[in-house]
Amino acid sequence: MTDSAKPTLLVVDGHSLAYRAFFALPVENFSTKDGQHTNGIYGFLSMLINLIKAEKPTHLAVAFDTSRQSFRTREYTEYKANRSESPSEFKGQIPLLQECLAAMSITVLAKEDFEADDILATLATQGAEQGYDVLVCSGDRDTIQLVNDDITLLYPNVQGVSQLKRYDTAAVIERYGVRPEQYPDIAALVGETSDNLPGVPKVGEKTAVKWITQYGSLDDLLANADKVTGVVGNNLREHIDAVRRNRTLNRLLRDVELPVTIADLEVQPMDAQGVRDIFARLEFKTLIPRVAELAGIEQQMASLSAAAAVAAPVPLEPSPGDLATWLAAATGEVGVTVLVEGALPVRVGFAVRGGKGADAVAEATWSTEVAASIGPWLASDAPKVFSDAKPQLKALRRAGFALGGLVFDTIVAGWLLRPSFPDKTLAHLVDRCLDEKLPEADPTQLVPETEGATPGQLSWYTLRVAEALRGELAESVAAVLTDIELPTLRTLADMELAGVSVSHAKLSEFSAELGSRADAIAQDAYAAIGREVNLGSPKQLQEVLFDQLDLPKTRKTKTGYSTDAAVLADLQDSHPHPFLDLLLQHREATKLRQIIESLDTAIAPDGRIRTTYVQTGSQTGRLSSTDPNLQNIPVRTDESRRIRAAFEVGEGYETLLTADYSQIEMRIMAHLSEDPGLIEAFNSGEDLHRFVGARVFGVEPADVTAPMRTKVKAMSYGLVYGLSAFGLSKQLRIEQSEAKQLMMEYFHRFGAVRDYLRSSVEQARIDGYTETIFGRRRPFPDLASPNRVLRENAERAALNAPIQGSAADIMKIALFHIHDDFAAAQLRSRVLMQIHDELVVEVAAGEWDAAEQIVRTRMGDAADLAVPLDVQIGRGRDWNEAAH
DNA sequence: GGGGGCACGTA
DNA sequence: CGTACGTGCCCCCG
Repeated sequence: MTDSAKPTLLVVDGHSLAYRAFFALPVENFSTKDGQHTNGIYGFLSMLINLIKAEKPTHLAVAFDTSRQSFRTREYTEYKANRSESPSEFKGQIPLLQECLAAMSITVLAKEDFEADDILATLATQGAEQGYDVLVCSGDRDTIQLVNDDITLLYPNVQGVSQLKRYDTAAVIERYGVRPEQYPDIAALVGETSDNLPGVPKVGEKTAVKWITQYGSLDDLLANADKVTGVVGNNLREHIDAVRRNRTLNRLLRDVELPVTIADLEVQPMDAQGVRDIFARLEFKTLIPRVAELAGIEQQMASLSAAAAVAAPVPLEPSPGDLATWLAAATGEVGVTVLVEGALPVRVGFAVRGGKGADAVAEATWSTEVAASIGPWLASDAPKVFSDAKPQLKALRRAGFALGGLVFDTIVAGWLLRPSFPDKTLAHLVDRCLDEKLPEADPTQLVPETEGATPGQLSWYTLRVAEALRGELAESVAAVLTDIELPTLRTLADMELAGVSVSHAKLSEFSAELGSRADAIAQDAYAAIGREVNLGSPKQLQEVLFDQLDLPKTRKTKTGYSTDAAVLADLQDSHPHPFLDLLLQHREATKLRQIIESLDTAIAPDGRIRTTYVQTGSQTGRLSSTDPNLQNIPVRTDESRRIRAAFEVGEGYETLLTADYSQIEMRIMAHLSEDPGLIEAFNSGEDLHRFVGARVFGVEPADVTAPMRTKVKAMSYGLVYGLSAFGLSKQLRIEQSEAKQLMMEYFHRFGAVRDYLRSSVEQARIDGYTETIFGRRRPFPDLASPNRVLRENAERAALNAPIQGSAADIMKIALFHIHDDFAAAQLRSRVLMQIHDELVVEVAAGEWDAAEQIVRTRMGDAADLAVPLDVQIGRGRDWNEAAH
């Protein structure tokens, strides 16, 4: 901005423009995955970005109405009374829009008892007085009155908000035939239907303009009302009070008291991370680059430069011996970063905090000498802080070094605080916690212009982020980190390193079998419909099923009609056709083959598959497994169990041990709800579903039939997921009324379960989060959403989170205890896999009894619940055999 | 090549 | 219109 140019103030009516966008943009194209509508937000922001780009305002504010009530409705109760309630789908978008604006550092103004346009009028007036070029952007015609030499109105076209028409004084005169300050006179005479303000009958714009031009002003016209001839003259005289009232109400206030001055509205640099966060949440992909471009412009305009980057200390490069001395001298926590390349350490960096300016950073290239020198310190209990320790820990292990004293991991802590947030990097945490930029080499540049942070500097950021995160962690969550997650992390590193032995021979044999079978089935399927189609293409299948075979349309999906297994089974019932069954068989064979192929290619030269457990991959506290996923290996059919049979005990070991918790989620439900019936069920030793069935159907346990057991079993499991009568009826293929009856009976017998489920969701609504037995939290902002779909989805997830999460906590506690006990007992046996409620252990010769004892005890004692934790142990040469 | 949509495997 | 995940394929986009 040069001194000679006038500053530009842009003030925008957020409500009216977002409302127009809401109706202009189809909601189908603007909703997030979980159902949050975003069309109003998107349309508004898109317009605003264009506007800022085109007008380059130096000062900016967006005003909102607070409610439908204002001083105008108090003066005239009919004011805007004809307006239907704005849809809840729209209202729910306003707080999110305001979050976006906050992240963009745009001032949002709203004031109880006033409308947004009054705020605009006040700001515009002040701006003009203070020498600004003022732009008012509003969808309300009343703002025409604000236009003068300094104030220009930007008014949306009928089509929507993408096109704004520019009204300066000349344009107003051209369009309405009067000067801007006279426009409210016209509006008062004509009336404003949208505000429920009737005007003078038979008087339209033309007559009103003629009168005002003739008499000069509304006051003069009304003073001379008796001189106006004709029917309209009579009408004017009869409606003179209405006209006066209209004129009072359509006058915008220019002296609303506001908490800001115009100078405060100066455009500020955006909170880039905040913008990315909220835009990612709203799934705005194309808007991000547009805003980024804008942010560049903004920075040029903003007089305030961005906060000066805090320079990381210059790393020392001590000799191996000096480095060990340097580390030994550290009194507090040390930030540690192991740079890993090719799965091995290549460089290490350390940081310590020493108060003002006394922070220090040291690093070294990994070598035998360096390793030998610092190895004892790494293995010691000296407290160490990492960012994403697991891969670094694994690299150290591969190099033959142990790591002790892991007291904090910023990535894990960040996830515990915000489990839903997908971006889990140190750079993100530096931005969010420290409001600084982590120096990053530009990956698109062959020779990077900007230097990335060195390992020592990364450690320094890590240490500072850890300090900030500690301040945010609730006590219970900090305990989850220290007492559950970090020990689990150490255990997972060993499990990943160990891998699991898988027989290539068994897999490839099975794969070949399935391949030829799939081909044969495909040929039969083509014969059944008289042509070849791609059986893997839902699109082509739809043509076959609904056009060629003319079968009834099924459940709708986004892109057409579903062809999933449940739908095909239904179709086969109602309209049998050989193609349907062949398709299902083909799916089954190809699916199994895919799984086998991906496992086979994952087998390392030593015959083992090594997955990666993602510790921060779920919202509930569970682990996930990836590359390959070993937590979804088929088990349900006899055939699929052949895949599990390929998971074998490895060389040098004797047998596999499987251990699983039976009905752990229902046990947690019994514990949390304190339901006496359910607790008795688990203490009785009776089969759970038989016991529950006996209660629900009022029979002896021995008389519970198979269908009865199936029903209560589905009901029990469904409870944990927030099942509805609709869902239950669909799953059991029974009438909804019967499902309802079943639920009523169930809750009648197990009332505390219902009470618990209800109260836990209500508590979560109050707290804003759920908590597991061990204090792990999961935030649920959507429990307060006005969007019903969103809210109800959140309710079901909130109902499930403490149960699934507590089960995850319990398994993690058991897991690391088993791991540590094995080590303490100097067993070679080791845990290989965790599948949520099951562990697979590789047992060395002669260690079965000791290993089984440890597993049984640690799993059984992992939590002290109102019911026992039942553990089933299996033994075999392969995973399938061990499951029996 | 990336990403959405579908389908489907597990707990 | 039950929770929590990851993966492979098709298909459309650029």
